[in-house]
Formats: sequence, structure tokens, C-alpha cells
Amino acid sequence: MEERQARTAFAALSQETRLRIVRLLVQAGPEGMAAGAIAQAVEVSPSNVSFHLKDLEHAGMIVPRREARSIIYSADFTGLRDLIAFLMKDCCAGHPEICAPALVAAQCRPSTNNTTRKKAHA
Amino acid sequence: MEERQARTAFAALSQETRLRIVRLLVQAGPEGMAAGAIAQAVEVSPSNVSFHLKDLEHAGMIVPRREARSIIYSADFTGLRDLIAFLMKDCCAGHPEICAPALVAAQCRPSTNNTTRKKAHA
DNA sequence: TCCTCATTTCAATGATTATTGAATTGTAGG
DNA sequence: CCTACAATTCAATAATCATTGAAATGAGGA
Repeated sequence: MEERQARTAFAALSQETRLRIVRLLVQAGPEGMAAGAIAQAVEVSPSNVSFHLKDLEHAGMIVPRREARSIIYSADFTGLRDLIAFLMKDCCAGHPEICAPALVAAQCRPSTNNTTRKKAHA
Repeated sequence: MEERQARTAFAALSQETRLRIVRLLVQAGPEGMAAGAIAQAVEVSPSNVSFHLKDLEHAGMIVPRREARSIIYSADFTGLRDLIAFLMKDCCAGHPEICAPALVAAQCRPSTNNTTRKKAHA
């Protein structure tokens, strides 16, 4: 991943509506959601959700597919992984054992509450 | 982590100079770097780097400590982990086995080249 | 204590970015 | 074919953010 694309992705995630959309779609999984349903869920106008969906797609955070009259959007898990990898690349100058314990908890796993700090378990 | 704080963090990472600073400090590890050294490395004015360092500190992405006359900044690995965890929380509605394979490669480990796509190896 | 150096603060300017509602595209069902 | 519906595009407005240089702060060494 290039720096330019990473910045575009982070900028996309820095906006309230867009961050909600991405998290909604991350939780929805590969099945995804229609643009209209997303608009209802995050409570914005169709025109506005379209604007943000385009931005997220351009940022490589979500991916669209047509299904009947609707357009279904789902999280781009590859794009998300690449973004995180870019941010953490060469962490601790090639000695990941230093910071890895602080990062493993960040992995994708079910959790109803993230406010309690989790211990790393390699 | 709260949504508001996550947005602040993503906004911080969406700016060219700030993203370079964070990646520089991620690679530098816990040892960190002085503000002046960072300014030289990313080639911006002291005033400008100070502005961005404050923003990154406020976003919970870096942490400062005084050492003699200098102020040493290092990456806040806990903050970074929390941010990623927030983004990926409850992924795939509690069935992480669906998206986890796409995310494990994002972990902190040494790599000289990230342009070649890495296979997930659980 | 005085002087020096590293960093921060400040005010002003220029440049992106989100939002809104109306109009448009394009897909399918009757 | 034509109507209805889902989604997007467009232009205008309002708000937020990065950059610059000069001035100020604050900690240490002599």
C-alpha cells in the first residue's frame, strides 16, 4: 500500500458518518447491506450516504455489488488489513517482539465490550 | 475507546506529515525520537512539527517524555491497538473466523516490502 | 545567575471538506 | 413501453484545517 492511499483511507475513517458506515459493514460481514438500508441505519439522507459511500469505496474500505435494484456494500477486509499493515510496517525496527504483545488484542474477534483492557496472549 | 476519540485518531493519521511521524515512531520503537530529530526526518519547520505532535498526542497516537533539554516522543502502542480494536469490533457479527484470515497478516512483524500481498497463515 | 538552545504558542492566510435539496440516471416489474 | 424506485450527481454554502514566521516559554550548562 502506498502512503497516499493510506492517507485517503484514514481521512475516510475520520468522518462521523463514514466511520459508522464502516463499522456497521465490518459487523455485517461479507453479506453487506444495501445503500438505502445503510442510510436508514446511520440516519442520513440518501444523497449524503451516497457521497460518503463513494468516498469509502475510493478509499478501499468498502466494495459494492449490484443485486436487483439495490447496490450492496460490504467491508473490504483486504483493504482494512493492508491499511493496518501499512501503519505498523517495520514496527520497532524489525523487533516486533517489543510491540507485538500490545497489538495482538487488536485482532478480529467477538467482543461485546472493549472498554476493559485485554491481556495479550501469544 | 469512544467513537469520538477514534475519529480524532483517524483524522490525525490522515495528514501527510503526521502519518510520516507516526510511522517513523512506530519503527523507532519505545526508544522514541526528539522533536527536533523528527522535524529533520520529516523535513518540516519546528513550529509545524510541534503543531502536528500536539495533535498526535491529543489523538493518543504518541506519548511525550522529557529528557534533558529535549522532549522525546514515542508511538503509543496501546493507543494504536485500541484504535484498531475499535475499528474491527464485533466483526462479522461475532463470527471472526470469516474475516480473521484476512486480518492476521496485519500484525506487527518485520518486513522490508509490503507491496507484495501476503497470505494469511493462521 | 545568565545565556543558550529546544520547543511551543500565536495570529493570519489559503485551501479542503461536509451538507443540502433538486434534478438525473438507470434498473426492473406490470 | 412506461411507471416506480433506488441510487447518484450537481452546484452552492458553511465549516474546518494546514502553514508560516515571529515571539515567548522553559530547562540546563557555564
